Amino acid sequence: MSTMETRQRLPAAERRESILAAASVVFGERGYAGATTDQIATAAGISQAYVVRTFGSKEALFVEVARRAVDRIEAAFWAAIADDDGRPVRQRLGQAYIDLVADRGILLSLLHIFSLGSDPAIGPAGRDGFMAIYRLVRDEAGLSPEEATDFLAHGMLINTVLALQLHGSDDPDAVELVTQVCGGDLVHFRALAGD
Amino acid sequence: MSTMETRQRLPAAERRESILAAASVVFGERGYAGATTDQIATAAGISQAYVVRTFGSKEALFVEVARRAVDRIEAAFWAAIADDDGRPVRQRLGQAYIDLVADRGILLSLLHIFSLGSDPAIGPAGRDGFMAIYRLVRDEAGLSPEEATDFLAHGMLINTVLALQLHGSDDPDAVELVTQVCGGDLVHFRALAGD
DNA sequence: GTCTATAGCGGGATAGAC
DNA sequence: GTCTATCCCGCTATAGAC
Repeated sequence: MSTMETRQRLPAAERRESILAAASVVFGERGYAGATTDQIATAAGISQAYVVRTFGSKEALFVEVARRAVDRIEAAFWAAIADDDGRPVRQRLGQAYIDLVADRGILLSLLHIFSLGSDPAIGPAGRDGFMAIYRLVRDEAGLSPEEATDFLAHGMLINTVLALQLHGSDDPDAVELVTQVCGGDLVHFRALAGD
Repeated sequence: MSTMETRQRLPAAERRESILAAASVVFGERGYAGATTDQIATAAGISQAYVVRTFGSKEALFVEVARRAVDRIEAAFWAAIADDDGRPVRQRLGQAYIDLVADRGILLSLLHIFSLGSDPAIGPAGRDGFMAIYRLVRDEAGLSPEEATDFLAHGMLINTVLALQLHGSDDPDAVELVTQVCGGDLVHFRALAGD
């Protein structure tokens, strides 16, 4: 008997997507350097060589994962701006952000991009993405520079709290902090974060 | 002629310190997985084998570096609270934080700790350290829960901006953002960050 | 489109001399 | 206390079959 079950033959575009989804999770869990193309391949259910062949290199794959994470933030913010349900823009943006980074793959991809600011390939991409989002909330959502900065700051605290998994702590101070961070909607927050 | 100059023979304690200092920089730049013991050795001016021998393993060395980074924040905040120079506590704390994370090793050690929140060994340590700092600024510095949260949020944005090296960008929007983040004292900020 | 096999390099850790 | 040499593993990337 063959050691490998029969694999599904997929169109290139779909295969790319499935690899990107797996890579987002694995890069999120282990970081860029810590992740291996073999782990990503296993998560995607294909061979290691095929992962590399599809994207050319591990670095190119990471850059693509990072680019998509930023794209999803931009798209979510555009939607939040357009979808005026009566709440202030800032609240809509905050909600959209929390919904997005509740996906641990996206959340941790972002943190790894930040920490790779010195990398010649990844650094510039990270800076461009971050500034694009700053401009988005300032110019398109119409926040003042001060408000935009404040909004980003709270977003970065959300990242930290979620990454540290403080939302799963029973420490009363942690509960207080998490409640502050997510604007009181703790139940919603915990549900999204997968507890 | 020998290819290696004569090395200084140091007491074990001093050598440990010099390795820890070098490791903080290198782990900061490349992350835990991305850093090599050889890079750390070169930065410390000793051989790769000696780095490993001194700490037993690369992982043990990283844990020690991370532990020290958290300790330094707590110490700096205690000092900022005690040293009342007339400015509001929050401003003293903010200044102390910027001074500290201008050291890229400390800054990135923190980011790596955050992103390792799921790690069974490092996760709990990270949560404890973060909550200890929340309590410190709330109970000892006397900030309200809201103020404390806001303070931490801006700290996390400082982390991000510094990690991404936005303070080195000529993009006018980046300059605007950095100026917001560091309260207008751009020159000081750039100097600290090593530009 | 997808695999197996393997080349080739780089890294952590160990042994042992000085 | 510190080095050199080296083992051995794991990883990325390539070659080539199906």
